[in-house]
Amino acid sequence: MPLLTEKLTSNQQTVLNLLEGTKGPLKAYAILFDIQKKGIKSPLQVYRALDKLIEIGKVHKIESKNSYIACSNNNCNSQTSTSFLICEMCDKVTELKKNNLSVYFSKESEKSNFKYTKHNLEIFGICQKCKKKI
Amino acid sequence: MPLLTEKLTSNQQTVLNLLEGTKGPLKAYAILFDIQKKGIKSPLQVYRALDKLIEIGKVHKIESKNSYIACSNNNCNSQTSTSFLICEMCDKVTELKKNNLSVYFSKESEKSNFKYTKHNLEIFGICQKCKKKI
DNA sequence: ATTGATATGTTATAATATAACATGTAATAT
DNA sequence: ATATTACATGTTATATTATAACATATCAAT
Repeated sequence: MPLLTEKLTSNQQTVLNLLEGTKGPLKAYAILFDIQKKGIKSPLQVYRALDKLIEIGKVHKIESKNSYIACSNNNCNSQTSTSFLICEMCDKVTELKKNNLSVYFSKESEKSNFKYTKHNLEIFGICQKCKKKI
Repeated sequence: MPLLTEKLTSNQQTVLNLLEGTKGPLKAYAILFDIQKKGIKSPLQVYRALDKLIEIGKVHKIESKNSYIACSNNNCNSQTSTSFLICEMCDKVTELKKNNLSVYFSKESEKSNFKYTKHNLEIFGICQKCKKKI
């Protein structure tokens, strides 16, 4: 069964809908708060949905912010490497589109005799919009 | 006053000594446990010391593990970008030595009109030692 | 010596995440 | 069609990670 067609459960879909309808990253308890009207009552329900969504690549965790964001790479299913630009002024988060970073990191890793499997990259700086304000 | 000569306070030195004497990363409450004999009694004392040590570049946080590790780049003082190799089998963490990653990320960022200031990179895979076991 | 900045000690609490277990659901193998 | 299997759910409790608030102490620079 290809992951691409995997059907989401109700809780998973509810969490994904919220994240996809939100520009930036959300924290787990913010998600919980927002979907309580849909009958989700406990943190665990949120975390379990997030775990699954992350596993299939629909959602990514921003580690430095303990936050979760919908994948914006359309076909990033089941991919677990992530690369983000994070604005230090406005907190805007942009996912870098699939690029050659994995290849580059693979090569860098080999220099240390390390077999690359995946990565998390968080780049901090100033976004285009905020640059103009300075 | 150059950061290089900044003198650490007692708590800061105690935490740094422990981290420098430990191979891998430690969690905050593990640090607390290990230095209670030195008179440090509360999480906050640990977190405050860590904050300072991170600020001056002597310690880095491994975001994906909520853990802290002494900087192994001798002269990484006041540098806040970090790059790690993390073994998925044995949890060994290796800090990548100062290399050209910042330059590379700076260029990648510019493609999105984003002004790079620093980064966190965590590469997951299999270390040399563990590769042999497979 | 006084000031100002920073660090400390302490208690309490906030924020993030998982354990454990009973129950439910839906696909599939017999 | 039902027994089996795997996974998801609901729920309560609790573990883990981190910060707030505030009184006191230290120490360097004027």
